[in-house]
Amino acid sequence: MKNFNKLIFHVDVNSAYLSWEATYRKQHGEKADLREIPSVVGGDEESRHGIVLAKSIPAKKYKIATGEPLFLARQKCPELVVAPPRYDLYMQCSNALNEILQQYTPKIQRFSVDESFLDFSNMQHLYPDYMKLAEEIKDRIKKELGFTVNIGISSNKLLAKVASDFEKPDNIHTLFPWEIKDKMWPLPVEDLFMVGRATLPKLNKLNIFTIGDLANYDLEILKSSLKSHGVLIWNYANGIDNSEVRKSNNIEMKGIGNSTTIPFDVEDKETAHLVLLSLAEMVSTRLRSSQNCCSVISISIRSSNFVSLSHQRKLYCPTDSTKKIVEVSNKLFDEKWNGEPVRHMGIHVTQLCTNEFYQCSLLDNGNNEKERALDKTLDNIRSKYGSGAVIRSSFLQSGIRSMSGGVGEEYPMMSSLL
DNA sequence: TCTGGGGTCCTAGGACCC
DNA sequence: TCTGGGGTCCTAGGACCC
Repeated sequence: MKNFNKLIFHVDVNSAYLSWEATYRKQHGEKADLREIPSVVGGDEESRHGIVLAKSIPAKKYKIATGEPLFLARQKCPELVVAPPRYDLYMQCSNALNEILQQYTPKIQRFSVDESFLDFSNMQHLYPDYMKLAEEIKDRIKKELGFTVNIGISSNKLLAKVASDFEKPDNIHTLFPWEIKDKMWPLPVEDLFMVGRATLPKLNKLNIFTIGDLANYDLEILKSSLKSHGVLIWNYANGIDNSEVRKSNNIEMKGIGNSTTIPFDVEDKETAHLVLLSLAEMVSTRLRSSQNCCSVISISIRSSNFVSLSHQRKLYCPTDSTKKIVEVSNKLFDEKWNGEPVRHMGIHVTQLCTNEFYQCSLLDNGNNEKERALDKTLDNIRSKYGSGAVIRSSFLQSGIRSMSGGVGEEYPMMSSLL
């Protein structure tokens, strides 16, 4: 018997958004199964959100890719079925999945809405046969929730994640260190976690095409051309990853942001400010509900010809006030905007600190108490009666939503950090 | 009929200080 | 008549993830 002291599962829902929609439709009496026909979940083209968010396996056979424009997908497959996204449904499914997983170990990291790491290290006494355990989990999810998952098994998170990506759907794969050479090294290098669009051509230039090529490449050369990222992916290619399964609620937020593609190009400052107001309402509400203040406010702008820029400012005094965030955002926009039509805008707040010991700034004229009371009152009304219960009159007839960004309920932590 | 939205981390240059 | 160098903070942009 090999050494199974470290044992990590990676549970990955197959085509999550699409599976969840398909499951919902079946449970509500629909005959056809979206998973068995070319279909995608996609945004609304009318409001310029028209990209593929998830695809069925039959759609994949038409070379339809996640992130590509819907009109392109339809060109590849004219009979493509497109379902709109429903984030509240996804959150329900994700929570239901999590409830099942939690019955097997408390050491769970929800890596995204549809992926979790489970740590079964040193639990042989409870689960002597990891394969049986994985089968039980997988089959219970299918039976009780109606959708399928892949489970990847290994001795660290990276390898477990790579393993769960092997043949889909409804499968269990192992990728232990002694299997790396056979199972992982022949794969194209872009299949490796953290090798993305920009890194791939750089690696190809170095004559690296498979994960094995990368694993056996001279680390010093890699370091000099890709810096720390080169070291990271070299380690990954060799199956080296010492990251812990971190309990998700122990991970502190580094920043909060919302952004939106506006249904039309914005060409005047007043409209731009209105969009910023609607974003600031969302960001500041989330900031307060996380019981934080922020010290840095930044805005981002994407022009109609897809040029992006950002501008940020550090505050003298941390804030969670809607009014303050709006004021600073507007100023940042005015300082940076060159008059080009604007397609997309965002507000992000960072350098968070607890709002527990909130200190009024001496420079702020003492309006703070009133503002905080107003913000709090609006938060309460909106959480009770919905975000549209109280809106600013400036949004009426504007064609701009009173609160922009957000996907309904809060999603679990997502990160490119294992 | 064009290209979403939520995150985290890294790098590089300039300002500023000693 | 000189023009080093280390450290930190701030800012903008880019890389990656789902």
